[in-house]
Amino acid sequence: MNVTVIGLVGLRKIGRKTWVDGDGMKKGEWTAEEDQNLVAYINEHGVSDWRSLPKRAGLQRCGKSCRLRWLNYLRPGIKRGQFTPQEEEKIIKLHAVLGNRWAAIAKEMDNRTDNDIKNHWNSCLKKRLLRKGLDPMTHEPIINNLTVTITNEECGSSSPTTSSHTSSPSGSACLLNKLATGISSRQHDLDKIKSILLEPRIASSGQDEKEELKRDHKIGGGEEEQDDFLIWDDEEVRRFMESGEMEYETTPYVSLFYESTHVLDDLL
DNA sequence: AATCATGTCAACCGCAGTGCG
DNA sequence: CCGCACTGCGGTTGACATGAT
Repeated sequence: MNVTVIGLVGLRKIGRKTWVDGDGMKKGEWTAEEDQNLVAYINEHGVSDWRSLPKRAGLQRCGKSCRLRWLNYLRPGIKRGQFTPQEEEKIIKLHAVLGNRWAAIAKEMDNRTDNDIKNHWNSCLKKRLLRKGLDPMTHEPIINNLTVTITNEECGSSSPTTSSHTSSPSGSACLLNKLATGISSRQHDLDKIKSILLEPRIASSGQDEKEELKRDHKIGGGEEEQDDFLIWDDEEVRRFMESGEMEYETTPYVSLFYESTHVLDDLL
């Protein structure tokens, strides 16, 4: 917090949560009397020129503070208190389309302030989405295994292998195998993932959303089925890098990864 | 009963957009 | 075109409340 301390006066606490800054402006919690003054002034003169308003209204506050107090608290018709499930659902849907544009979301809601919606999102709805395995920003399922730190030790021992090769794969092979594992562990079809890669911020429809939630609940439940896929060793990776060709039918997930790299190349 | 963790809420700050001279 | 003032927005903070251990 930016508070200028001037001599002995400096940061003078008024009450528990109110203080005066270096410019002599009161900060922090508003008193009932201040609220009354502000409301009375605005009711009589309307809202104009927030900068000079505090002086005219007899308030020891900055214009910004008055504006915020009016818009978020004193303005008539503001709906306060608990959000209904319907409101929460609407916020989530609007957020999927608008992102963190709280003012825009607030305009679509029934007399809720942007601050109120933002607070509720950050304290409650965001965590709810995370618990469901959804990225709060994209509203898409989080594919955890795609965010991996590869080490050779990690690679050499942990992965169950269907390959007949005995040597440990290198980092490159490891990376491909990890990515393939990550993709295969989710039960998305190819088109779905392609659409995410191509249009990552497009909101899903209500029905899709429900399907996603159902599916994620199932996956999050621990009964995750692992599709079979081939573990690649260095030799296979080398052949792949040289040829640039895929055997699509036998390694669909790695093929998907391969296609994805082209999509990303295009995007970059 | 005490302590810690988490949630809620109001208010602040910094920055970007806009209008005007 | 530039600089300034003002407004609005989004991110963050911090006090308090509540629940869990």
